[in-house]
Amino acid sequence: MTENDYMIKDLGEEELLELAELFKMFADSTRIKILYDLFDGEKNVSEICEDIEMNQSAVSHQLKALKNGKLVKSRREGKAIYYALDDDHVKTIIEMGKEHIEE
Amino acid sequence: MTENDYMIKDLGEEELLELAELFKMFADSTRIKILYDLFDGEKNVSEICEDIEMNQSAVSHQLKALKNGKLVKSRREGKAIYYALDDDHVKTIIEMGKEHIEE
DNA sequence: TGAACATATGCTAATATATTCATATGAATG
DNA sequence: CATTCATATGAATATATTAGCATATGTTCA
Repeated sequence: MTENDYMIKDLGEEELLELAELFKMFADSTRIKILYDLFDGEKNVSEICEDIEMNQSAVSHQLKALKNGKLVKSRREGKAIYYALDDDHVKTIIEMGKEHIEE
Repeated sequence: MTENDYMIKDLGEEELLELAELFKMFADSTRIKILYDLFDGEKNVSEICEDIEMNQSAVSHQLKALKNGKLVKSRREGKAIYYALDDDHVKTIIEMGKEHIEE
């Protein structure tokens, strides 16, 4: 075996499906723009819409998906709802992806 | 800003789309099973089919996608074609995903 | 309480994706 | 060189996903 030989062979069928579900969250350009936008920190829905130039409904739908996937969390403040990344791994995963495409 | 405050704000629209494309590769259970199967090292198509219990055509189609995405490479040996991971990041990315779901 | 604002949600049409089947290609071997 | 084995591919179908519209919900404030 070579240099990079750590193994993760302890994954069962179920975990593999869960992994695929997780990566689906990053696999859509709207969602990845939202995640990327939230790298700056917490933002409300309107701000996100402006930043990524998508309409409110599409953004809300995708935020819901991201929340189900536990990648973002939200809190209400008056009329607005603020979203933020819910996991440090989000940044790490995107960073790894970025390294891959930059080669 | 908090502890984990590295930034990757140098991503343009095009790179974000590329990132989404990359993560799509991991976002399907057949493909992630194939990638995972290849953690052991090089395997031919028949072996992969047996391991993941999918028919040859489905596997070939997905191998093609993975090859387009530069995640696997292939070489012919007689009648068989052997596939292997083409990038160390593949393991790293899956490892990060695994850490996420294990919390 | 009702108007205005921010966000969420159900439904639908458009689009994308995965699987299967049938068949093609390409290599080995008698 | 005809057959068999391994893999790839095109087409059709089934399924999933997305965006947009219309509207619902929840909040503030006059």
